[in-house]
Amino acid sequence: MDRNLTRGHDDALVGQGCLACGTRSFSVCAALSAEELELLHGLASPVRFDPKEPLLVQGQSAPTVYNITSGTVRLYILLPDGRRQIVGFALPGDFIGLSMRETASISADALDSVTACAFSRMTYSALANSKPFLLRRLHDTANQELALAQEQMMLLGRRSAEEKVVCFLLAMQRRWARIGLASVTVPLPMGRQDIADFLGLTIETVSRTLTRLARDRVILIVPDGVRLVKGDHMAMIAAA
Amino acid sequence: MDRNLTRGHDDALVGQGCLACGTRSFSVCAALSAEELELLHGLASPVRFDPKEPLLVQGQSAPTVYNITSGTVRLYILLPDGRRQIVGFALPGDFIGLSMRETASISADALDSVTACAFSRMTYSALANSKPFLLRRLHDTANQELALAQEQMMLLGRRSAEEKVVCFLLAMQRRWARIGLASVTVPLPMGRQDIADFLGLTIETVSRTLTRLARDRVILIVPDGVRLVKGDHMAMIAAA
DNA sequence: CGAAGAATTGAGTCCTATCAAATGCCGTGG
DNA sequence: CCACGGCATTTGATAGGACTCAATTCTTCG
Repeated sequence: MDRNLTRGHDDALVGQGCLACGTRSFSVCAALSAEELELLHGLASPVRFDPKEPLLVQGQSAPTVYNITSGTVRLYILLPDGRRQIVGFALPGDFIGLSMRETASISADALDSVTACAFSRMTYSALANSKPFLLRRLHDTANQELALAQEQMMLLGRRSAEEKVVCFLLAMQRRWARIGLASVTVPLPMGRQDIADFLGLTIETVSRTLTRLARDRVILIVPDGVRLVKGDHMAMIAAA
Repeated sequence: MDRNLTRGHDDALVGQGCLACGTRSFSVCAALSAEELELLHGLASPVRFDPKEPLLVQGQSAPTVYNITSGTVRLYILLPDGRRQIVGFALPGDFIGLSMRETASISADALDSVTACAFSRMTYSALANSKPFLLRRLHDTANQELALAQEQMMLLGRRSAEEKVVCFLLAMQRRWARIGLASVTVPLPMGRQDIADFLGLTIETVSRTLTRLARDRVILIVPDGVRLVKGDHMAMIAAA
């Protein structure tokens, strides 16, 4: 039942100090000094989620904030009739639940085996209040996410299926690169249906588009990912 | 050239103190005390924009932050080939440019005659740093906007044309209500093309959908707005 | 009153969704 | 080791909703 230990973050890190955390360099925690990290470590509890296990449930209270240390999480909104829109994927270094108030506005669950640092929201916001520059950094992160969401709105509202898929693959490549996994081979821990629900398409259209790109030698489909063969050509399509 | 003084915010307020500002009660400024408002007033310059005049240009530096006091602003992203996605409309009380860093990630221009309070970003962020609870409130606002953006992603990716239009009308009603204009008659200061670019539709589809709703006596189309005749029926469609 | 822009309406097409079936992929158990 | 079952993905055929192109009507304003 542990087949999902896919990519290269060492689970053994969980439980060790924040200082040793592999995601520190690119997470919010990068803003903290060594002694502050010690303090933070005292507030954090390492947790683990199995595939499909929920971290957040839309409409329910969200007293905990998570900093993902390994694995991938999908964030989504559900409509009463079952339609789903994935609003983002959280990778190692990303925070989850920061933007929630009384109740969560979105749901989140683990795509594969996920490890994270859990903070009680109360202690966390107390920390933020006592360290203005941390709040500042949190605010900047939120604004960055907002810009990202707006870019996604453009993608959802105005781009064709092929553009959507190409943009998605390039964006995933960039994100993996940011956390030290730069490569033409892009891991895709999520299933086709997840990609479809993220891009506002059906699973069939995603599948067809990917196979067409593969047939045209733009990408190469590999187990749990794709290889970007003509990255520059894809960039052309994305820029369009 | 001043035909666009549409709705009821008194332009004479511009230039008076922040204390007298009609938007104070529902804007970020509500977090400030009387003396802090005095301080704020010293930093603010009243400005006015004519229809189509830009407040922000995607890719250019954005050294100024605006707090809209009257009128409506559209926020949008442009693709090189001309496709446009409107990511939001700013109403009185809303801030613009807060989330920008070195260069603006979106463009913004006035839909009608717009008045606003302008702050230099530098002095504004200095103020925010010295008043943690203001930064806090700014952060909360940003998170609220993020939740709104995610809701919009659901709308763009997973809803039908009719649902999009109905949701849009209900959302506009709510927003006008929040700033003291509660009514079944919803003002629509933006054109059909703007609505289309906001909902990820074409102008023809928006027009057809509106006329169909009007034919079915769900709404009544009036100059510069619509009257929501069957609000509860619309709520059903939106909830779905 | 007439021109220009905005909005509506109409006809036809295309892209993507839908429905349905086949194929591939693993993990299980014989 | 291989057959089996369940699930994810791919592939095919068809339909439909929204788009495109084009023309008309409605507004607004000089």
